[in-house]
Amino acid sequence: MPERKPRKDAARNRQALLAAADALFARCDSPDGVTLAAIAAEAGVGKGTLFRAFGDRPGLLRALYAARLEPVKEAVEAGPPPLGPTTPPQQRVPALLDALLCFKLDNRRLALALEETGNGSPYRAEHYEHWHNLLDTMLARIPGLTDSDFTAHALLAAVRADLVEHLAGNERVPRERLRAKLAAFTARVLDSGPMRELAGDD
Amino acid sequence: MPERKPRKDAARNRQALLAAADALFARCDSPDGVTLAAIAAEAGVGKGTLFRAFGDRPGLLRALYAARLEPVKEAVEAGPPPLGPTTPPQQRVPALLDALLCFKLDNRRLALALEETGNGSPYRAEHYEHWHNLLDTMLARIPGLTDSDFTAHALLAAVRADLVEHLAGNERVPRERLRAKLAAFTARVLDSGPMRELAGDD
DNA sequence: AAAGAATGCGGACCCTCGGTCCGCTTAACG
DNA sequence: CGTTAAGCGGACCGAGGGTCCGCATTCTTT
Repeated sequence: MPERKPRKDAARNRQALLAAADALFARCDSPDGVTLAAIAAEAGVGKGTLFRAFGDRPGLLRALYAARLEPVKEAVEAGPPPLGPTTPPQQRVPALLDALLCFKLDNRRLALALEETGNGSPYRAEHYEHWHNLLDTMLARIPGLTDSDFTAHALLAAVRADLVEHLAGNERVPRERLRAKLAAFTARVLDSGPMRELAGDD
Repeated sequence: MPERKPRKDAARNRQALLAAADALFARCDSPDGVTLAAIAAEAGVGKGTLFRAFGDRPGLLRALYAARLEPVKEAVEAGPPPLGPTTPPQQRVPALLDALLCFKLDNRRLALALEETGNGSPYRAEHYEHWHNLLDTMLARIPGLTDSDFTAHALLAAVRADLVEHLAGNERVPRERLRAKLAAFTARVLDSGPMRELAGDD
């Protein structure tokens, strides 16, 4: 097995770098303003260390993003309703989108940085595929809903980092208002269909 | 009036640069692969000329994009139905989105390049605001549709260049199929609402 | 515990690319 | 045809991502 455990200082530096990057992204306005040299400096290590630990810029970003996203993933995969897997699609889809929106609101800069430095499109990022698959599967279970594939893309597009940033940051739409609008939109997409007139219960 | 007419060679070079950029974007896969030096070389002029003509990279991109988009804008503002202003929102909204989708399909690389080099978010680009305003206004006229503002953003997000590129380019979804999916999604968004059961005519 | 091996560190270095500058060219106009 | 200034080109600059390699630190072995 080629797996050797990493040295202690390496692990520590890795953490320091993640923390430094996080801090800098939170502090700076534009993600491009955060240089790798600056991150290394903030962490108190050399550039070489950074590259050894993460390979390149996207690598670092992905690592940070993955770390931050972990709790959400957890909550979706094994958490309690309405996010958890036991919830029926009709409620779980809106819950998921809301969770994603909240996540991006809480990690605005970081999400922005990843989606725009992600080397081209965010659609190649593994986590995108993850959410898309999940959403797609859930949507496919909703009766009367066709094209779950495209619909999943479209719904995810509604919570893209730069749109969220634009609305929350530039236009100062308050958090709860944004969530409400997204919820309304999601409901509109899910509740449509040919036989809407008889579904008034619950 | 401070407006002096430009010299003949200047105008010619400007055109040559636009054409060169167009060609290179069409040829190259990644928009980042197209450097300004390459564009200048392709056009047979020096870099200085390029910068004199367009100021900077985004400037060139915007100019190119605007030129390409002009016909669409024209068709929307003064063309025949279903794109023109005489069409009622219910039909005009899908028509507009379809036109936008087709445009991005026909100008994939270019649209990609603009949206990702547009210095941060595409949401600051004037043309985005243009389409958003128009869509917003149209949506507001549709009875039973709330949050026209957010809905407009969400619908536009469904035809973003990188998503289109992902679907048409990476996943090889054929043009007509994509258009159909978008149309279905749009219809779903528009046709929803509380009093769906009585609208069978047209 | 000491010594050898291997892993990791740091920052000088390189390269590419957007953008600037300035002396020369050339269109425009009288 | 001469004057003028708009325009041209490409050498040059600075910034930032990524590489490299001699030195330091940690792990392993006896």
